[in-house]
Amino acid sequence: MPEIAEVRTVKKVLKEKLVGRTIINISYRYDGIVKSNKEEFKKVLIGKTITDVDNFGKWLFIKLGEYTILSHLRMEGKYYIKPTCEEYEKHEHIIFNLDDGTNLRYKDVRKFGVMYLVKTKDIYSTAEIVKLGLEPDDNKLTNEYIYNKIHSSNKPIKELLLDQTIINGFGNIYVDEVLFASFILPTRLGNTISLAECDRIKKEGSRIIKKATSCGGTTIRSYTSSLGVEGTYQKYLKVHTKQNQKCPTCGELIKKIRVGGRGTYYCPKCQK
DNA sequence: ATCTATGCCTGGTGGC
DNA sequence: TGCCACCAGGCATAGA
Repeated sequence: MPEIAEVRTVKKVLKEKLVGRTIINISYRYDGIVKSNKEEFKKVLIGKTITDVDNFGKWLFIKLGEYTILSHLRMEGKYYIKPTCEEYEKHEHIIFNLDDGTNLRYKDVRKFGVMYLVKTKDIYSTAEIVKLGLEPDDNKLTNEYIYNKIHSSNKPIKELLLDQTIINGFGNIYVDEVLFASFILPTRLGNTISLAECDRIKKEGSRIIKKATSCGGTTIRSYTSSLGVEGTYQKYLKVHTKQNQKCPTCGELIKKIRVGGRGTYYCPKCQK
């Protein structure tokens, strides 16, 4: 499941490989991913040259001058660059033919991902983007910012950190890791979290996302390789996917519970 | 306003 | 081996 560290890795590789390439054709093998008008999406983008690739949280921006593709990978979305002649794999839904004889292919086994066509100048005012909070390692993210967003909530802190309108970019893996590093139980309600604890969330969140990004993200379960990039942060995971294994700090067995409908891993001794 | 349930999806897994 | 119910979960939306 791509979170901000994985999306940044995808952005970096796409930017290196795609800037300067012109789209000469687009074909749909399954078109449900494109949520804007599907014919307009093709008509506008064919003939355009990719000028930049960026991201904000988990959203990718593939910029083509005046227009931008907003792309969210959700659970299993991946991009591949392959020669045009290579046979299609199952679940490769959208094929962008490029002017150098390659394809940009969007693959998504579960079809949860979405793409929108927007004007580049409107990116940050679109409904999907305008509501998002600060990224975990944004310099403007302070303990007061987090505290103000959560101190009157009676939702578990795990759910609050997954809320992209509060902090933009955490997913299930990194929230478990941040809460472990911050010594906070995932079930604690927002209104019980102190300003000092918000400071730990901010510092550990920033540290973990920076480290994970530098590792190219985490490769577990469905989030495997994309664009030939294998993330290596999984070797630094302390609790996520570690149920019944010893806590690396105290030796207690890691527990798995469900919080807000999501599999949640924590150390019952280290986290209070 | 706020909470809960459901839908979107397919592949992997465990039980029989 | 096959069949099947169930689970994985980011996010939007409908309903309570």
